[in-house]
Amino acid sequence: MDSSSTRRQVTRQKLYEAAVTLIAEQGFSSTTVDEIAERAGVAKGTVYYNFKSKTELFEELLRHGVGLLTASLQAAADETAEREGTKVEALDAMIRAGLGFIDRYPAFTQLYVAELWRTNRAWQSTLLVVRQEAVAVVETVLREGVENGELSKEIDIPLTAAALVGMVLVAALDWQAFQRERTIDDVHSALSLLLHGRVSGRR
Amino acid sequence: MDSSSTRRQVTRQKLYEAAVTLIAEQGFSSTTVDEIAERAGVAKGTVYYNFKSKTELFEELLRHGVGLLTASLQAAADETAEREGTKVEALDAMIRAGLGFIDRYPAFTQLYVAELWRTNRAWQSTLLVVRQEAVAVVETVLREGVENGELSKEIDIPLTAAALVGMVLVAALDWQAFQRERTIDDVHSALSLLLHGRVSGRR
DNA sequence: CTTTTTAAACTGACCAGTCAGTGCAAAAGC
DNA sequence: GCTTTTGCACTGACTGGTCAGTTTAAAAAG
Repeated sequence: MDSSSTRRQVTRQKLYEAAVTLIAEQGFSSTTVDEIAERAGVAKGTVYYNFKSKTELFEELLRHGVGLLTASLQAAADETAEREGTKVEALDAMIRAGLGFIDRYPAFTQLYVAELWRTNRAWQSTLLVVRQEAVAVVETVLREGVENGELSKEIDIPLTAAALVGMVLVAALDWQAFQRERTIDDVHSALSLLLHGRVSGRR
Repeated sequence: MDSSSTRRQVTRQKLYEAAVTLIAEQGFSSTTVDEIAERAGVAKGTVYYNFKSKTELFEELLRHGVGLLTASLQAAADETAEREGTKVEALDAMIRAGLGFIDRYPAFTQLYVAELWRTNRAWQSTLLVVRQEAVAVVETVLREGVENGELSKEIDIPLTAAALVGMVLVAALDWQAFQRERTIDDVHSALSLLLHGRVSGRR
């Protein structure tokens, strides 16, 4: 998901990649450190040389991944703004960016959704922070849209942002898990239709 | 979530209730059978007297819970049909029913979402079946809406159904986890607005 | 010569699943 | 009536395996 050049960075990256797929498939607790090390092709001791604990490895993985998502949403919003597109176009571009992210890192998304709403877990506070960063990008676009009159004043910004993010996340995971034959464009247009409110009747 | 009268039914019910909250908080693997037994107020042996294994207890819990959700969605659709409401009204009623369910059984919802998209897990096939039952209820309403011209022919029924279910699930979990101060009506109207396509401009 | 990685053995806590046995109510036997 | 038997529901100590994390001495890497 990234690359740097020191030896240590390379090892950490290999560990992230190994951990993300294993944990997405099996969950955190049933993934063993031995498995992660083996899949990454390093010795177990190396895991503990690079991370304080299994939990810390996982927390850094979360930060790393959500950072990438946030950056890609932000980039989509910025590009739209640059070429002076509307806010609805920006939302549309963000939906596409979100889908692209999930397509590239399905395992990470899976694991994120599985952990997000759990309470009482060691990494809850980490998650809360990174989630807010991602949702905030959407909230900002919604807010700007309401301000310039493009979006309805009726909308509840935090709730709508959460619903939109959720819609994309869930539709994409469903696509990956149960409807593999559809293309990313199928999914994008289904969601876009919902966003533009063209589900009911009018065409 | 249900009640019957034989001693055994009562015990199983207690085990379901204990398991659902513990697993929602901690995940399946890090919840121990000892914990479940203790919270239910029975001995560990009783768990194994009533269920073949920890996994089987969990699978029956999933079936049980999704059964309740499906029934409640179906009831909402039926009621709307009885008083000859539109399909959009039916979807609206189903959103409300879904929110009501999540409000009543937040732990179950949490656990369902966390497990749904994992692959390679023992209970995958069980989940696939119960998920399909729930989504099918929404698909039917969408299909009928398209047939009677009330909904756009453009919509992709399976994708839209999945997106709608996801939107409700995620918005509701977010509400429970991060925006407790909102009422169920706030959430309902935010989602309803999206459904009716009144997010962009026109009011 | 300092940092990072390796390989392998080890420890101790923890946990799923087992099993011999208990309590109890309703039938069977007398 | 009363006592013996049967079978269901439950109990909790115990076992065998698993796994996070440690330790160590030595080898790569830079």
